[in-house]
Amino acid sequence: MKAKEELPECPVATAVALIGGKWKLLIIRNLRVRPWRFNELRRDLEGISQKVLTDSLRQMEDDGLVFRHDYGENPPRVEYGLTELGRQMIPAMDSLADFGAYYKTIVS
Amino acid sequence: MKAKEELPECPVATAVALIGGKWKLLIIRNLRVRPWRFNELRRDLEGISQKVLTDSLRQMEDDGLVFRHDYGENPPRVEYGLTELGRQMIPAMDSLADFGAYYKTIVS
DNA sequence: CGGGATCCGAGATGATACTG
DNA sequence: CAGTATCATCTCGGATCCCG
Repeated sequence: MKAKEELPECPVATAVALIGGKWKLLIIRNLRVRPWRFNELRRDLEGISQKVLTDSLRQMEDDGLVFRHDYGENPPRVEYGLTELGRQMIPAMDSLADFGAYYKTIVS
Repeated sequence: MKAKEELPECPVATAVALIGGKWKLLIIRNLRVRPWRFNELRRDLEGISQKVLTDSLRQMEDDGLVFRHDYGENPPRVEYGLTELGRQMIPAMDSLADFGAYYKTIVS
Protein backbone atom coordinates (compact mmCIF):
# COMPACT_ATOMS: atom_id res chain seq x y z
CA MET A 1 0.00 0.00 0.00
CA LYS A 2 1.26 3.41 -0.91
CA ALA A 3 2.28 5.54 2.04
CA LYS A 4 0.05 8.49 2.64
CA GLU A 5 2.95 10.89 2.31
CA GLU A 6 3.64 9.80 -1.25
CA LEU A 7 0.20 10.78 -2.42
CA PRO A 8 -0.32 14.09 -4.19
CA GLU A 9 -2.49 16.77 -2.67
CA CYS A 10 -4.91 16.82 -5.56
CA PRO A 11 -7.38 13.93 -5.69
CA VAL A 12 -7.19 13.89 -9.48
CA ALA A 13 -3.44 13.47 -9.29
CA THR A 14 -3.92 10.69 -6.76
CA ALA A 15 -6.22 8.84 -9.13
CA VAL A 16 -3.76 9.31 -11.97
CA ALA A 17 -0.99 7.91 -9.80
CA LEU A 18 -3.08 4.82 -9.08
CA ILE A 19 -4.54 4.01 -12.47
CA GLY A 20 -2.23 5.88 -14.84
CA GLY A 21 -0.35 4.00 -17.47
CA LYS A 22 -1.49 2.15 -20.48
CA TRP A 23 -3.03 -0.96 -18.97
CA LYS A 24 -4.31 -0.53 -15.44
CA LEU A 25 -7.74 0.71 -16.39
CA LEU A 26 -8.11 -2.15 -18.84
CA ILE A 27 -7.11 -4.61 -16.16
CA ILE A 28 -9.75 -3.17 -13.85
CA ARG A 29 -12.26 -3.37 -16.67
CA ASN A 30 -11.67 -7.09 -16.89
CA LEU A 31 -11.41 -7.84 -13.19
CA ARG A 32 -14.64 -6.10 -12.36
CA VAL A 33 -16.64 -9.05 -13.64
CA ARG A 34 -14.86 -11.85 -11.79
CA PRO A 35 -11.37 -12.97 -10.82
CA TRP A 36 -9.11 -13.90 -13.71
CA ARG A 37 -6.17 -16.20 -14.03
CA PHE A 38 -2.88 -14.77 -15.17
CA ASN A 39 -2.62 -16.14 -18.69
CA GLU A 40 -6.29 -15.73 -19.27
CA LEU A 41 -5.90 -12.04 -18.55
CA ARG A 42 -2.81 -11.90 -20.67
CA ARG A 43 -4.54 -13.40 -23.68
CA ASP A 44 -7.53 -11.14 -23.36
CA LEU A 45 -5.54 -7.93 -23.07
CA GLU A 46 -3.75 -8.83 -26.26
CA GLY A 47 -0.63 -6.81 -26.72
CA ILE A 48 0.51 -6.69 -23.12
CA SER A 49 3.73 -8.49 -22.30
CA GLN A 50 4.23 -10.87 -19.43
CA LYS A 51 6.51 -8.46 -17.66
CA VAL A 52 4.23 -5.48 -17.95
CA LEU A 53 1.21 -7.48 -16.81
CA THR A 54 3.15 -8.80 -13.84
CA ASP A 55 4.44 -5.35 -12.93
CA SER A 56 1.04 -3.75 -13.29
CA LEU A 57 -0.67 -6.37 -11.14
CA ARG A 58 2.03 -6.09 -8.48
CA GLN A 59 1.67 -2.34 -8.29
CA MET A 60 -2.08 -2.54 -8.08
CA GLU A 61 -1.72 -5.15 -5.38
CA ASP A 62 0.65 -2.88 -3.47
CA ASP A 63 -1.82 -0.06 -3.84
CA GLY A 64 -4.56 -2.25 -2.44
CA LEU A 65 -6.70 -2.29 -5.56
CA VAL A 66 -6.15 -5.90 -6.54
CA PHE A 67 -5.86 -9.14 -4.59
CA ARG A 68 -3.82 -12.14 -5.61
CA HIS A 69 -4.91 -15.60 -4.67
CA ASP A 70 -2.44 -18.42 -5.13
CA TYR A 71 -4.15 -21.79 -4.88
CA GLY A 72 -0.81 -23.46 -4.34
CA GLU A 73 -1.72 -26.18 -6.78
CA ASN A 74 0.32 -27.88 -9.42
CA PRO A 75 0.08 -26.91 -12.20
CA PRO A 76 0.03 -23.44 -10.68
CA ARG A 77 -3.20 -21.60 -10.40
CA VAL A 78 -3.32 -17.96 -9.41
CA GLU A 79 -6.27 -15.65 -9.62
CA TYR A 80 -6.45 -11.89 -9.56
CA GLY A 81 -9.47 -9.87 -8.60
CA LEU A 82 -10.59 -6.49 -7.32
CA THR A 83 -10.48 -5.72 -3.63
CA GLU A 84 -13.22 -3.69 -2.00
CA LEU A 85 -11.01 -0.67 -2.45
CA GLY A 86 -10.50 -1.55 -6.09
CA ARG A 87 -14.24 -1.83 -6.54
CA GLN A 88 -14.57 1.79 -5.53
CA MET A 89 -12.85 2.57 -8.79
CA ILE A 90 -15.65 1.09 -10.88
CA PRO A 91 -17.96 4.13 -11.07
CA ALA A 92 -15.11 6.29 -12.33
CA MET A 93 -14.22 3.67 -14.91
CA ASP A 94 -17.82 3.55 -16.05
CA SER A 95 -17.81 7.31 -16.45
CA LEU A 96 -14.69 7.07 -18.53
CA ALA A 97 -16.28 4.36 -20.63
CA ASP A 98 -19.33 6.54 -21.14
CA PHE A 99 -17.12 9.33 -22.32
CA GLY A 100 -15.20 7.01 -24.63
CA ALA A 101 -18.43 5.73 -26.14
CA TYR A 102 -19.79 9.23 -26.58
CA TYR A 103 -16.56 10.39 -28.15
CA LYS A 104 -16.75 7.66 -30.74
CA THR A 105 -20.26 8.65 -31.74
CA ILE A 106 -19.04 12.21 -32.28
CA VAL A 107 -15.92 11.59 -34.31
CA SER A 108 -17.44 9.00 -36.60
CA MET B 1 -9.37 15.06 -34.64
CA LYS B 2 -8.46 11.42 -34.36
CA ALA B 3 -9.68 9.29 -37.24
CA LYS B 4 -12.38 6.85 -36.29
CA GLU B 5 -10.29 3.93 -37.47
CA GLU B 6 -7.53 4.70 -35.00
CA LEU B 7 -9.84 4.38 -32.04
CA PRO B 8 -9.90 1.13 -30.06
CA GLU B 9 -13.03 -0.97 -29.93
CA CYS B 10 -13.35 -0.71 -26.19
CA PRO B 11 -14.68 2.59 -24.83
CA VAL B 12 -12.37 2.35 -21.83
CA ALA B 13 -9.40 2.02 -24.15
CA THR B 14 -10.67 5.00 -26.12
CA ALA B 15 -10.79 7.10 -22.99
CA VAL B 16 -7.30 5.99 -22.04
CA ALA B 17 -6.06 6.94 -25.48
CA LEU B 18 -7.52 10.42 -25.07
CA ILE B 19 -6.57 11.28 -21.51
CA GLY B 20 -3.76 8.87 -20.78
CA GLY B 21 -0.39 10.19 -19.77
CA LYS B 22 0.72 12.04 -16.75
CA TRP B 23 -0.71 15.48 -17.35
CA LYS B 24 -3.81 15.50 -19.50
CA LEU B 25 -6.26 14.93 -16.70
CA LEU B 26 -4.59 17.64 -14.67
CA ILE B 27 -4.83 20.01 -17.61
CA ILE B 28 -8.54 19.27 -17.92
CA ARG B 29 -8.90 19.80 -14.20
CA ASN B 30 -7.56 23.32 -14.61
CA LEU B 31 -9.30 24.21 -17.85
CA ARG B 32 -12.71 23.22 -16.58
CA VAL B 33 -12.96 26.43 -14.61
CA ARG B 34 -12.05 28.92 -17.35
CA PRO B 35 -9.60 29.38 -20.23
CA TRP B 36 -5.97 29.65 -19.20
CA ARG B 37 -2.97 31.28 -20.78
CA PHE B 38 0.00 29.11 -21.60
CA ASN B 39 2.49 30.22 -18.98
CA GLU B 40 -0.19 30.56 -16.38
CA LEU B 41 -1.02 26.91 -16.90
CA ARG B 42 2.62 26.01 -16.90
CA ARG B 43 3.24 27.68 -13.59
CA ASP B 44 0.24 26.10 -11.97
CA LEU B 45 1.02 22.58 -13.09
CA GLU B 46 4.45 22.91 -11.55
CA GLY B 47 6.79 20.27 -12.81
CA ILE B 48 5.63 20.10 -16.40
CA SER B 49 8.06 21.25 -19.07
CA GLN B 50 7.26 23.58 -21.95
CA LYS B 51 7.59 20.80 -24.46
CA VAL B 52 5.35 18.42 -22.66
CA LEU B 53 2.73 21.07 -22.04
CA THR B 54 2.85 22.10 -25.70
CA ASP B 55 2.66 18.51 -26.88
CA SER B 56 -0.19 17.66 -24.55
CA LEU B 57 -2.22 20.71 -25.55
CA ARG B 58 -1.63 20.01 -29.25
CA GLN B 59 -2.78 16.45 -28.93
CA MET B 60 -5.84 17.43 -26.98
CA GLU B 61 -6.56 20.07 -29.59
CA ASP B 62 -6.22 17.48 -32.35
CA ASP B 63 -8.54 15.21 -30.42
CA GLY B 64 -11.10 17.99 -30.18
CA LEU B 65 -11.01 18.29 -26.40
CA VAL B 66 -9.28 21.65 -26.17
CA PHE B 67 -9.52 24.86 -28.17
CA ARG B 68 -6.70 27.30 -28.71
CA HIS B 69 -7.45 30.96 -29.15
CA ASP B 70 -4.66 33.18 -30.38
CA TYR B 71 -5.52 36.83 -29.85
CA GLY B 72 -2.83 37.82 -32.32
CA GLU B 73 -1.66 40.54 -29.98
CA ASN B 74 1.80 41.65 -29.09
CA PRO B 75 3.02 40.62 -26.60
CA PRO B 76 1.45 37.32 -27.62
CA ARG B 77 -1.65 36.19 -25.87
CA VAL B 78 -3.01 32.70 -26.34
CA GLU B 79 -5.70 31.03 -24.32
CA TYR B 80 -6.61 27.40 -23.97
CA GLY B 81 -9.96 26.07 -22.87
CA LEU B 82 -12.26 23.08 -23.04
CA THR B 83 -14.44 22.52 -26.08
CA GLU B 84 -17.96 21.20 -25.73
CA LEU B 85 -16.54 17.76 -26.38
CA GLY B 86 -13.88 18.30 -23.75
CA ARG B 87 -16.54 19.31 -21.25
CA GLN B 88 -18.12 15.89 -21.66
CA MET B 89 -15.04 14.58 -19.91
CA ILE B 90 -15.79 16.47 -16.71
CA PRO B 91 -18.12 13.95 -15.03
CA ALA B 92 -15.56 11.19 -15.48
CA MET B 93 -12.86 13.40 -14.04
CA ASP B 94 -15.07 14.18 -11.07
CA SER B 95 -15.58 10.47 -10.51
CA LEU B 96 -11.86 9.94 -10.59
CA ALA B 97 -11.38 12.78 -8.13
CA ASP B 98 -13.97 11.22 -5.83
CA PHE B 99 -12.08 7.97 -5.96
CA GLY B 100 -8.78 9.72 -5.31
CA ALA B 101 -10.24 11.51 -2.30
CA TYR B 102 -11.77 8.31 -0.96
CA TYR B 103 -8.54 6.44 -1.44
CA LYS B 104 -6.67 8.97 0.64
CA THR B 105 -9.11 8.63 3.51
CA ILE B 106 -8.54 4.87 3.47
CA VAL B 107 -4.78 4.73 3.35
CA SER B 108 -4.18 7.40 5.94
C1' DC C 1 4.94 35.92 -23.93
C1' DG C 2 4.14 31.79 -26.40
C1' DG C 3 5.90 28.99 -28.46
C1' DG C 4 9.20 25.73 -32.20
C1' DA C 5 13.32 22.71 -32.89
C1' DT C 6 16.68 19.78 -31.35
C1' DC C 7 19.09 16.72 -28.47
C1' DC C 8 19.25 13.48 -24.87
C1' DG C 9 18.52 10.19 -20.90
C1' DA C 10 15.50 7.51 -17.89
C1' DG C 11 12.09 4.74 -17.44
C1' DA C 12 8.40 2.28 -19.51
C1' DT C 13 7.61 -1.29 -22.50
C1' DG C 14 8.60 -5.44 -25.39
C1' DA C 15 10.90 -9.99 -26.82
C1' DT C 16 13.13 -14.01 -25.55
C1' DA C 17 14.81 -17.65 -22.71
C1' DC C 18 14.47 -20.17 -18.62
C1' DT C 19 12.35 -22.24 -14.11
C1' DG C 20 9.45 -24.61 -10.42
C1' DC D 1 0.63 -22.34 -15.67
C1' DA D 2 2.67 -18.55 -13.66
C1' DG D 3 6.00 -16.50 -13.30
C1' DT D 4 11.71 -14.60 -13.19
C1' DA D 5 15.68 -12.89 -15.50
C1' DT D 6 17.84 -10.64 -19.08
C1' DC D 7 18.42 -7.84 -22.87
C1' DA D 8 16.69 -4.74 -26.49
C1' DT D 9 13.84 -0.89 -27.82
C1' DC D 10 11.22 2.98 -27.82
C1' DT D 11 8.48 6.64 -26.08
C1' DC D 12 7.93 10.22 -22.80
C1' DG D 13 9.46 13.90 -20.84
C1' DG D 14 13.31 17.22 -19.56
C1' DA D 15 17.07 20.63 -20.94
C1' DT D 16 18.55 23.90 -23.97
C1' DC D 17 18.58 27.18 -27.62
C1' DC D 18 16.04 29.91 -30.83
C1' DC D 19 12.44 33.02 -32.89
C1' DG D 20 8.52 36.55 -33.86
